[in-house]
Amino acid sequence: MTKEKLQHFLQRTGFITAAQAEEIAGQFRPRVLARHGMLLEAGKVSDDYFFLDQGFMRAFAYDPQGNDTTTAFYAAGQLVFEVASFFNRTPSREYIQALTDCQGWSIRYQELNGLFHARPEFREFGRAMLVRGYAGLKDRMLAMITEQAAVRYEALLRAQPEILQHAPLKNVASYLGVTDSSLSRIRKGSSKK
Amino acid sequence: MTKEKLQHFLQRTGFITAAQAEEIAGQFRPRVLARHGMLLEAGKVSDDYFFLDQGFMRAFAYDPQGNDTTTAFYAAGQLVFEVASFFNRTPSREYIQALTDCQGWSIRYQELNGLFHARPEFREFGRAMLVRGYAGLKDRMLAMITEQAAVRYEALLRAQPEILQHAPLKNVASYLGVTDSSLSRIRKGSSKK
DNA sequence: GGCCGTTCTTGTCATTTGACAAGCAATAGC
DNA sequence: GCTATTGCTTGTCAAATGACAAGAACGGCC
Repeated sequence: MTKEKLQHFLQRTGFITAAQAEEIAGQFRPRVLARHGMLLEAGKVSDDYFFLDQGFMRAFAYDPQGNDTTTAFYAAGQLVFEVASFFNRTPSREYIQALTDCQGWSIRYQELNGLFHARPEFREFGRAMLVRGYAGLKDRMLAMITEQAAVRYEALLRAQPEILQHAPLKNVASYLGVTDSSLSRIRKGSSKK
Repeated sequence: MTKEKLQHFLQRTGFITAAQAEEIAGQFRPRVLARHGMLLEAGKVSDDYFFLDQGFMRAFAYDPQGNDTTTAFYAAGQLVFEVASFFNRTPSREYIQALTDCQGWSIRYQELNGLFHARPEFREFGRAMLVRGYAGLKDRMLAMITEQAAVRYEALLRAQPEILQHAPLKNVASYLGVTDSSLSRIRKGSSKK
């Protein structure tokens, strides 16, 4: 695994040049996760700012009734971390799990902060990542409030079909905010078209 | 209106001393909004990083069906801004509206960036605000997926009863992700207890 | 090959919620 | 003071979704 994808990802936001990207990427260390392995577990403080190079992951939490609820999916080429635990140094309430064998590049909180301090351009990148995640979540929230489950499913199918290829449907169901039975019926209805 | 609340707010995160808070607060300008006035309108680029000193506000968006959907409420003592539009300098999809007469302190994007650049402690504050908003939204999303509307309503009643005193119920309803009729029924059921 | 656990689908029934319309109360504007 | 608007509640009916259980499909493992 080379750092090519990571460097490319750093540059793509526009704040970071190729030379800078190479230096910044130099601070990241490889990290491998077997299928079903955990990048983060509830109760622990997240210490990985993780760029997923290959594989597929999800984040989930247990609600008060003990249901496993998927909160996010991550495809290769995305940043994976739990905002609140990582930046506030507080115990996580979420798990982050490899759905397939995964490899990527990781940096610790201390090191990330050092980079933020030393490199204004990387700081801008960091803020852009926060904003991107925040804005994406707002979109999802709005859809959750205003769209029916069937519409949300079809939007997901269009926007991120790879999720359906890697994640079990019950995880997709909790991500969409419905039961696995309902999702099954939604799929049945939508395949008729 | 004095800058006392603003200074106190800046300090409360722990990154900023009293002396620094006074200097930073010096960069903010007063801003007044009459009831129903707009701090931000869809289509415009947000240029207010706004601390609400007195009053009550809400953010909302129109969904594809044209429904007015409340995405957030803001009580006095909170920061009010639309993340994506403000930081990405892109047109907003949301409106931010005064529900009562409001006053507060505002700073523009350029000035904020200048402060971030000049003051590492304020930068930390800024990141903490982003993380707080992001994490809060995640909690809300999880509740939206896993809790019934009646439970969400009662949680809101416990955590932010002031919302019910200032916002019309139809706004609360769309915030909770239900119709105004449903909320009315939920309230009826919940008052029986 | 055969067993077992997991995933997915399907059926049945109850509950929640939405859509729509009507009615009443409060409020603002004339 | 009167009217128009808005906000809130309620009734009725239909649609969406959940809860629960059973069974089919599939893969891993001995």
